Amino acid sequence: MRGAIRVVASRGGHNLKMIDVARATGVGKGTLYEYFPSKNDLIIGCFELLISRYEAYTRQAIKSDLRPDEHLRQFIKASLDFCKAEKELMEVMMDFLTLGIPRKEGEPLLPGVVVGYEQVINELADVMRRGTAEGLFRPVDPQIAAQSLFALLDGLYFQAAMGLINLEEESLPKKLSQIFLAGVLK
Amino acid sequence: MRGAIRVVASRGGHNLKMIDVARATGVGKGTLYEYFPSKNDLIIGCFELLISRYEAYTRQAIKSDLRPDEHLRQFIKASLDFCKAEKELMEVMMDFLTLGIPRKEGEPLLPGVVVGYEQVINELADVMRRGTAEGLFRPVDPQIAAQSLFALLDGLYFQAAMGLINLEEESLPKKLSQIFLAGVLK
Amino acid sequence: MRGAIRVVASRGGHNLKMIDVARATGVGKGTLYEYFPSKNDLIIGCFELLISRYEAYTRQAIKSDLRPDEHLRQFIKASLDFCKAEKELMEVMMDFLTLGIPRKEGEPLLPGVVVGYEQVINELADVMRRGTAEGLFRPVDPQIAAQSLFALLDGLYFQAAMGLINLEEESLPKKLSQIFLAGVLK
Amino acid sequence: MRGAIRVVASRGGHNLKMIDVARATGVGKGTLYEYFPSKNDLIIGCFELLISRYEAYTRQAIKSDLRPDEHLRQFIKASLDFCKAEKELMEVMMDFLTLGIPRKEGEPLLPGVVVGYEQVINELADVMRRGTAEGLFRPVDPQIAAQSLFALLDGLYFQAAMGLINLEEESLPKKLSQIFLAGVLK
DNA sequence: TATGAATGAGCGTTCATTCAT
DNA sequence: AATGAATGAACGCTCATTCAT
Repeated sequence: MRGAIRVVASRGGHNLKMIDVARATGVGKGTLYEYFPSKNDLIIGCFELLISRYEAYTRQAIKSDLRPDEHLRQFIKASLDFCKAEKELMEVMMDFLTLGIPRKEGEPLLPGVVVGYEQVINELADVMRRGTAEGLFRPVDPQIAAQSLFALLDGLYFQAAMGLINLEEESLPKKLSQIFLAGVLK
Repeated sequence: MRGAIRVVASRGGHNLKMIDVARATGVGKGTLYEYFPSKNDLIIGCFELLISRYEAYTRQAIKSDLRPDEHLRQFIKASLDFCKAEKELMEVMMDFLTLGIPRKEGEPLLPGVVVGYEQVINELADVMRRGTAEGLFRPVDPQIAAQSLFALLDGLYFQAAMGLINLEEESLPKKLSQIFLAGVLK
Repeated sequence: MRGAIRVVASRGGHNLKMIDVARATGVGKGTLYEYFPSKNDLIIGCFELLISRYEAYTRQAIKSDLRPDEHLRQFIKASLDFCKAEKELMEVMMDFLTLGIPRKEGEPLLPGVVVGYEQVINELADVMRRGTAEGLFRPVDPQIAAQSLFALLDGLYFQAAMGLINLEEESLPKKLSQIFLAGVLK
Repeated sequence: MRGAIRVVASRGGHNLKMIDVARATGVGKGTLYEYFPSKNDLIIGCFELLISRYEAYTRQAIKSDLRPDEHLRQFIKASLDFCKAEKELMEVMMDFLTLGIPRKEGEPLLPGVVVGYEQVINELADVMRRGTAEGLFRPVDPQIAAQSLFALLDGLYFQAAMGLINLEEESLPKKLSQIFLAGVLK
């Protein structure tokens, strides 16, 4: 899977050829099929690896029972840290996400994407709800706020993939937390 | 191109087949090649159509010389309105964006994506700078703030593509403006 | 299909490669797929060609309302004549027949084989019944007799495919008719 | 080889895969290659098993120095009995036979088929010759008669493979003997 | 100008065979 | 001796592209 991800990273998710994955992994083409019954399954495997690492990383990084605002700060920081820690994985995130979009015709290649998104967003929405309940947050729509935060990070991953921003910049977590928590207005 | 976009919308960017485009457009396969020398050129054409519409729409929708905060509000509203106006186009946005990611090997299929992003972000950064200069905004990093806003909208487009959010919801522009401008904290 | 049959004749039913068929037919590999959605369909098409020719030939060759014994003689003669007329087709008969055998697992590749056999045998059984009813034949089991006659011819086709007998020998129809009608005993 | 034959019986001669044979036999894939240098050799081995059993069975079942007509009756009976005794083997007979057909290009996979047929037919032809010499048989062509008898049985094996006839039916040997020896005509 | 039949390079996948254990 | 993970040649099939009409 590491080999596959390396290929996706260097050539893009379209253009993923089994022979390239085999070469990148240093095994024969047939050997891939010992571990993944098909190309789709390989892609799904890669994506699941990505997801599970992300979840493990953020779960471990965020202490439980934090004050909601601190939870959001740590979530932002953990997400950005994950990009540093798993740079190679993140480079291909966008490629996989596109494969998860449901289409009018045919099943999405990666149904797990939607499910994964829903989970993360739901957890964030709970934090938002706690924040407003505790009187700590303004009365924002918790669902929209949660989706906005995750969207913001997602959009930045994409900009990073395009080379428009450096997610490893030290000051970034703080700046983003400020913008999202306090807004830009005085 | 409308035909091509219809096909991408219904089957996904990978899976775009010339024969499907031809059928969706109601012309012969050979005829496509009269207008686009190759499949890549067709894709590029589609993307440029998307970009030019978006730019035309937002430019026309945002009055000039607005107060910075109002500019941001109108930008958010215009972007979301564009999704309503050109629903079909937006459904395929993510498919095209992924093709614009630069890779370690080979040119990106759609070099225009990066350029387009830079333009929009630069314009937003100018607005941010004006906002802070006028003492209207808190002293946020204007570049990061601009990128964040665009990232937020981008991420929401993606969530919309996955069916996780309805961009046509009436109250959405106002809620997003509030979150981005005033933050979630009290 | 003529090309496919030529290839089967020269290399055997196993060993049928699409590329060989394409070359034998003088067209490109892709062109075959314009006319047959898959290799299986090509094989089915060949077999149906074979069957329809055989049926057309024997039907046309056998006058209706013949005396049962004369009917059998003409059936034997027509079957053997068909081998002369469609030598190329007959060379591959056995290859196709094997594909029609039902297996414990999976559908037979050529379900039509069984159906075709049943039809021919049923018609012959009717002739046998008429023969015994008219007191012309000994009281043989009409079903078994019909199956025997067709089996005899089938077995000879196979021996011909192996080069053990020449089905074009002038005297063969008469000799076979004698053996089947009068037996070998005095 | 029993394992291989079981696989051929259940899936057909095409579709014979070494892995399936290994699993059916309960040994490893590599172990097969300890006993058969290649798949072809395995197939040849199976066929030779089939042939030797058949020869042993018929030879043992037919008493020597029988009257020619009685010899034929016993040959027919022995052949049909063999089908009962070695049902599994007979189910795959047709699959192997097809592999013995000589082709315009390349050697037949099972050259032994032709040789085996010639042997059996020659023995039967001798019987026929004796029958006519002794004035017991009508003056039939002994070669053709021998080939016809074996063809008849062969054709019936095939019909049995297709499920069109039950070779185990008690009365079958007698009915076939009658038809072949006395013909269908009164 | 418009077409779609024809093409063949290229890909995903299979499976006979090998060989280190 | 027995194994099965690894291999890659080879095949079925796809689809971007061409070109005669």
